[in-house]
Amino acid sequence: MNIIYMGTPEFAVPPLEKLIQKKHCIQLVITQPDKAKDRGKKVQFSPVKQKAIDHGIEIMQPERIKGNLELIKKMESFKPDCIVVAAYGKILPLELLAIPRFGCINIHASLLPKYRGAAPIQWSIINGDEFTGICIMSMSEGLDTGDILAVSMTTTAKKTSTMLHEELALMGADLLIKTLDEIESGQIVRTKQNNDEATYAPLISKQTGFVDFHKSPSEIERLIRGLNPWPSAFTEYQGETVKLWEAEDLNQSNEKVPGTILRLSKSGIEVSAGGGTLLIQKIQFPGKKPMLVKDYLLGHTLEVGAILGHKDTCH
RNA sequence: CGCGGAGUGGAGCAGCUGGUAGCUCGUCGGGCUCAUAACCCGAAGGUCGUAGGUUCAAAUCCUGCCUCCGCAA
Repeated sequence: MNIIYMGTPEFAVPPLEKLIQKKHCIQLVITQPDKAKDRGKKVQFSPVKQKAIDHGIEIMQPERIKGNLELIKKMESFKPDCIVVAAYGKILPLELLAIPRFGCINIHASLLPKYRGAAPIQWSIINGDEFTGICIMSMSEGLDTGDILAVSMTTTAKKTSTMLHEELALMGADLLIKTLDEIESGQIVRTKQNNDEATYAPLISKQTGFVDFHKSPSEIERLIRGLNPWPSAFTEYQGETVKLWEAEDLNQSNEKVPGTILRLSKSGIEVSAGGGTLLIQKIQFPGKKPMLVKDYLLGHTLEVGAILGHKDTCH
């Protein structure tokens, strides 16, 4: 098939690779404009752009799409059979959706209609869902409201967002290929979404990661997993930001003030949280790499009785 | 040129008002113990990120470079 591919981050790379591998003709790759800053000053290409370069595929990085006639004309001129969208990062206007004869299809990392929107993987973990998965859908006007063409499921058990991202990206790639075959042969079955069951996965921000120790240990543990690798769950200890990378619910109740450091041991820091006890196992201080509490305590100490998370709650 | 922190034996740190390095843990050997993530004795292991400079002498002062990380995006 002749395909125009739209995507930006790492998640969108495996599907693109798979399309190339399966001899689909990628006529054009559209990705977000290069982001200016990194820590120093470097400009880095998006993962999808890099991949496209490697394969010598034409790239476009429009600042805006809506009302961009030049872009629409250019896309029309390719007469694509299908436009595949994977985490592109912008809402696409109707006139664009109308270009390919088989329409635009989108790879979305949730079991629609649950978690429409920006951060479905993270929220499925944070909210404690047992299952999540991939949906391939036919794009329509609304945000992730199109008919579902294919579904694939997996569990969230013990996985971090990083792990689920990888897994779902690969799963999405395979499912995409299968779906395209079905579309081409006319065997595709379209399923409407039940809008009454729709939920949304809002954008994650830095502040989402600030740990509220009034919440239960298991909720906090999920927050830590769901916000890995970005922005990460964090708290504050004596004025310093401490990122939390691994923790466990000890299933021990206690009445101390939420956030109180109860005990230090080789297995971690025991902290009071929501009436229970959270064992924090891996932490990271500013300028340092993530390290096990066991290692951290070899060269530092923490004050038992100190209360984590003293900081103005932002908005 | 966005701001800032850091690179010291396997791990985490100290030493940085200059005189070739120390702590905790781990590792190896031995001992004690019914037993142990416990305890005791002993040992191995470091060109102090890298290239220059200052100096009688630098991990310690100065400069360039590399790498890692926090903030900000």
